[in-house]
Amino acid sequence: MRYSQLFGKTLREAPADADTANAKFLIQGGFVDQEMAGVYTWLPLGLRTLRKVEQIVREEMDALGAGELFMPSLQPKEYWEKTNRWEGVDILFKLKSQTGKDYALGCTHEEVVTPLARKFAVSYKDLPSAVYQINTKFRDELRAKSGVLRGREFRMKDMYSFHTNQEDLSAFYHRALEAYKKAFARCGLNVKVVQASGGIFTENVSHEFQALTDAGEDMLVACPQCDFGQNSEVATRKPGDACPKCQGTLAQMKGVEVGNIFDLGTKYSDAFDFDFTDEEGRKRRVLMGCYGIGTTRLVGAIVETHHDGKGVRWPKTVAPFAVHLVSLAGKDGEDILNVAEDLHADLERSGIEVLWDDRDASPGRKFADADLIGIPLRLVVSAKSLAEGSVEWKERRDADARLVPQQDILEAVQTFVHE
RNA sequence: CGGGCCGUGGCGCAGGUGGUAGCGCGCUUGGUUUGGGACCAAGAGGCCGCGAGUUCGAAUCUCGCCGGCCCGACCA
Repeated sequence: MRYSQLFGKTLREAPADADTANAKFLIQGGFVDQEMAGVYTWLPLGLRTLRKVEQIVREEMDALGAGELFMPSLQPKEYWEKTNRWEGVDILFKLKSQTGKDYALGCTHEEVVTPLARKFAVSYKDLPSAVYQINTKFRDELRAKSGVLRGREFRMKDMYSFHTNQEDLSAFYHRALEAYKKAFARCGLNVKVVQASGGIFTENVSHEFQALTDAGEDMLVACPQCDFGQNSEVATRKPGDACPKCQGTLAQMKGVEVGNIFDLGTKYSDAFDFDFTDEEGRKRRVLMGCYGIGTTRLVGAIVETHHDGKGVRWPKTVAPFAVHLVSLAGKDGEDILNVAEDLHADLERSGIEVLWDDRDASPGRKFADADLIGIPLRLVVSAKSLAEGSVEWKERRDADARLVPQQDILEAVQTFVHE
């Protein structure tokens, strides 16, 4: 795609009040635009990355055998009263129709999915089962903060599983935990899996997936040498204690919670009288688990952990484009433009996502924007490279560039993209 | 929600002892440029967050409200 056709643009200066890397670079780079506190528009560039992140999450959920569906955000008050969360949950947005009927804007979907599953999972033959969706959530946070890390409206993948017994639920819970680790790893994120409290969801223990970064708001007691960690809220160990799993010494760390999984037990199936008929024809209560990943927050966490002073450094798996093609055409640069146009067409024909900066702008500006946007591979076509019969190759993670012969460039890019 | 800082063209800012607006970036047009945010010239663009009040006169002073950011509390 040509940069000149991309809706949105980079800003010379970052917003003055952006104090986290994700707020600064996502806004400055033209990935998102802030509408109000905690509410953002995802511009075409940002949406491309968001979709890649969500596709990775989707693939991992599909691999678990969960079915994707799409539930409403507009939810009836009656469901929330059944779980005592209409009055009990402060972050729930409530609104009234013109006829005076009350609705909730979904901050989570147990209240919708439980009565839904009750209609279809009536027999032990229907269980276990799991469903998930990627949907917008609304939460009336007292304070939105840190760019897209804590919003009032945000995207989230939420999965719900239904089981006939605890062993089955626990087995699925641990499969989900592994799937989560895999999804985060594919997004280029190192996460620590820590024990946490159940919050408004459950009294049972739960696990959080924490991306370590100072922009995070969660305090952890964790081991720098192995995967042991606890959320400080429920920690039984202190910084300085010996790690129970290895020789390490526990330290205090900050993290962003990018995922959270809960063993819900019968909390919601009790509220909705969700029973199944077992092999002997008896009614028994269904056990549930729920599993969340904040996908917009996940994009923010990736920026927090993948940037330098100049901008973002997207992992290949989630970059909005694979290649940032820069043409430095100058005044008499017809031949340069032609080469760039051909290369652009060749790359697109090969299924490689390429952003071609075709603007009549100075080299410095194009390079600065390329660094800011953070696409993993930058290719430059210029008088200099053309004189060598080459294209300049520079990876965002590297300081130096090199030349690749023109006839080899397509294959080199394909190798780079798929490695 | 408590505390702090702040609202002036799209973005970043100055002006503040009252006399109804200015700079940089960006944008438009013309020309010169082209390897790390080029230069010259000419332009467009603002109910100075909103509302009351004081005053002959308010971006500027007073009060109220709204909005944004940060700390705290709260929170998946």
